[in-house]
Amino acid sequence: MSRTESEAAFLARYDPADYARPAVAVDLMLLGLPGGRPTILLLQRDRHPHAGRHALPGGFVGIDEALDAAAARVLHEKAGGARAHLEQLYTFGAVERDPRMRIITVAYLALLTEAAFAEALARAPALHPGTIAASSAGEGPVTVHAIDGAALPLAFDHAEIVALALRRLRGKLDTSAVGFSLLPELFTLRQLQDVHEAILGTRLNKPAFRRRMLDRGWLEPTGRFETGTSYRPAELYRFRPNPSHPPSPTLSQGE
Amino acid sequence: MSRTESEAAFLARYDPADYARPAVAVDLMLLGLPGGRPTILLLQRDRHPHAGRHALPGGFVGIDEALDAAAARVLHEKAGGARAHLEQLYTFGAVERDPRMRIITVAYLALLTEAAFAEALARAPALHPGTIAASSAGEGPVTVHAIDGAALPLAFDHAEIVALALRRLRGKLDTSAVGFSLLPELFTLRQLQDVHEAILGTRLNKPAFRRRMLDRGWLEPTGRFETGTSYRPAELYRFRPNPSHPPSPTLSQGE
DNA sequence: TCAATAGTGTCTCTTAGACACTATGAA
DNA sequence: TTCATAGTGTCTAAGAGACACTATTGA
Repeated sequence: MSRTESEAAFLARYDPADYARPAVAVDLMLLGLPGGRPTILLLQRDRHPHAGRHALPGGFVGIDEALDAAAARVLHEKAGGARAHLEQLYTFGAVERDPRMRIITVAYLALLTEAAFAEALARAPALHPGTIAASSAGEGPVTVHAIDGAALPLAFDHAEIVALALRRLRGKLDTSAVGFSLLPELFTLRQLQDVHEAILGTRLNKPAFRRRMLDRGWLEPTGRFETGTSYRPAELYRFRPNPSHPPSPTLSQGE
Repeated sequence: MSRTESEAAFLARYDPADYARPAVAVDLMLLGLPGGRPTILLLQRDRHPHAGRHALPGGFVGIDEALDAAAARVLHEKAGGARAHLEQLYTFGAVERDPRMRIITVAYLALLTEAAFAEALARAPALHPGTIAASSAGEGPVTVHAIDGAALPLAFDHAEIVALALRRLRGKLDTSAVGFSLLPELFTLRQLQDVHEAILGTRLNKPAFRRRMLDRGWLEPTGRFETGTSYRPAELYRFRPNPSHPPSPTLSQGE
């Protein structure tokens, strides 16, 4: 082909409508730790495929909308604009994953602080919280339960998405700064340890955890302390991104 | 909506053609270590967007084709059927990443043994090898060079894909079994260390590396030895997946 | 014998886990 | 004073890096 052909002529000949295209969606796993238990926010389906089952909130990607922007929009629409750390997880593209039509979905993990989690629940009453049974093994299928203990069967391949999200989060928890996305601006070292323990499903050694976190250089002591405790108040820290590690902004590349 | 409505009636009303859809493609980063240098296989574009630049081999995802199947097909079509370990990396969905039209691309990493790399080069003459300048820092933009040292500018956002792939590979090299995908069936511990050093861009401590690898329980000594060396021949090992860790099959979930 | 690399023994240093200890605020 | 938790000092165990040593092959 001649490289002198005009771009307009080229575009005219390049016909994107020649082939049927899959639909592209984003699905969000909205994760918080209310009461120290990993909990996700689900919508109960009232429509045909998997009616009655619970599904991750999602939506189709607009033709002029970036993937990350679609994830942010779905977060806004389905969770009442709650602030969250969004991070792309994995793209699920099995042919029959949705019986209606071919839908490729890009799964995102959205981490909510306790306040944001409560706010999302308040503003979007359709969202049902489901606690993740943290099988300590870390492998195998994940099961989700309602507050009353009833099992919440998930629609489509969403159990797979939840399992992958939890594995990924566990894997990068100690080497990245994602853990701070689940905490408020000011927090104590015990709260940080609680976050790690809730996600990993294990107990951690206190002195070792404190040493590791403080040696990372990510924690800025504020000189302020908890209030309202009936025991010795703990010092409040702030997360300060380290120049050597990425600052874990919203919409960072998932890795 | 009534849950007694028939599925056929539901599907008829659900019109997937209501909205314009992005095209979905897969792009493959074919990586090998010829001569101990991380090298990828690229196609030089002769067409309009970024003509003259080099691009990752890719192709559109068929309407009845799973994502992983599309990646395997592109591997077969563009690399002459070379065997490779395929692993999904990340999905790139910026709106203007391709000026022709909206294309969302799912990036895959394909790891080739030295033999598979040579075979791909032989069977697909259009593929140009490009060595990745392993900036020891690990961050920052990646540059790719031809064998003669000339810079190979990449098309689209492919430099971003290459950088992400290398970061991911480095991150999971020591905790997963991906490294074995770059080695033949039988290999020496030195060859395994060479793979790790090439990918990480650093030198590793020999006794510590041997201890770590042997303690993993992934290496099965064969009792056989190298031949043709002019020095003491090294023992040949075989990779044996550990039941506690996933066996790293082709098309495993990227994480 | 020498050259070159395989493979190992051992020392040190760093870091995690364990555990007990001191510190501090409220009832 | 007691209680509950914050925060620390120290011992031990495990693992990595450093370095030197022995082992084995071909020339």
